[in-house]
Amino acid sequence: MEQDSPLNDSDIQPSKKRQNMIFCFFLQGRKVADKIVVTVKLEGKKKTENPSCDCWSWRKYGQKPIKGSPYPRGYYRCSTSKSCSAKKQVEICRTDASMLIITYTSAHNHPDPALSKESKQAKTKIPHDDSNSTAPEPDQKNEDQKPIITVVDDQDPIIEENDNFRYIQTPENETHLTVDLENTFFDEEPLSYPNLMTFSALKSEENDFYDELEELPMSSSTFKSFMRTNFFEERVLVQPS
DNA sequence: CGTGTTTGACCTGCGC
DNA sequence: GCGCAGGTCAAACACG
Repeated sequence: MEQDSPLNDSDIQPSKKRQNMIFCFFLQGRKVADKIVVTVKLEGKKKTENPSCDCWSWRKYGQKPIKGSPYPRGYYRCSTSKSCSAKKQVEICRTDASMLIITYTSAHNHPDPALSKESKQAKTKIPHDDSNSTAPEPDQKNEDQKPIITVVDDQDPIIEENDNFRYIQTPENETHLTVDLENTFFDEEPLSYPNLMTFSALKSEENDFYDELEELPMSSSTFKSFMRTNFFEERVLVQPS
């Protein structure tokens, strides 16, 4: 059956770097939610890239047409490890074909294969728990693109961000992330979202967040600063209307 | 041959 | 209980 699936990996693939950075941004910073919904805005040529391409390998195990949507939903599970329960669902937004909705459920229960590979190659580059570790240089070119994040109180429907981000966590412990891949300000070698997802799932402690952040090969001091000062204040995240 | 995709069948939860 | 919709299984197939 030739279903005109819009979900071919070869058809849609925005910046992998940005994607990973975005993912790690949320997953590292917040206690991993039961379910993480990432809404990716795809425009123009970006549709030729794959938004779901991360360091993990995913195996498609099903596809179903969704009622009310002209697009089918693809079901993927992690194929890196047989015992890994990580899954994701990928679908095109029914109201806006330029929006891709990726829903992650369950965390990986094994190390990120790409990261472990990298760690072998650059073992000395990422010293662990070393206060003297040479911090990667700030990305000056992004300095003026520092995001403005405003976390509103729980009376308002959403969390404000900048033009390219929206982050919402629902009382049902779902995390919603909207990303405009045309304009995201990240443009550096990413941390690995998958690795962080695994890591976060294991630790699951927000208190450890900043400590871990220091250990990571973050290449943007701006980014770190921003996260410390703006994003993770002790406020209640709110549900969208 | 190993890995990933396709796709019809099957299972499950939920509303009526 | 029944029907529907969403989620998963697994055999067949494609590909490198």
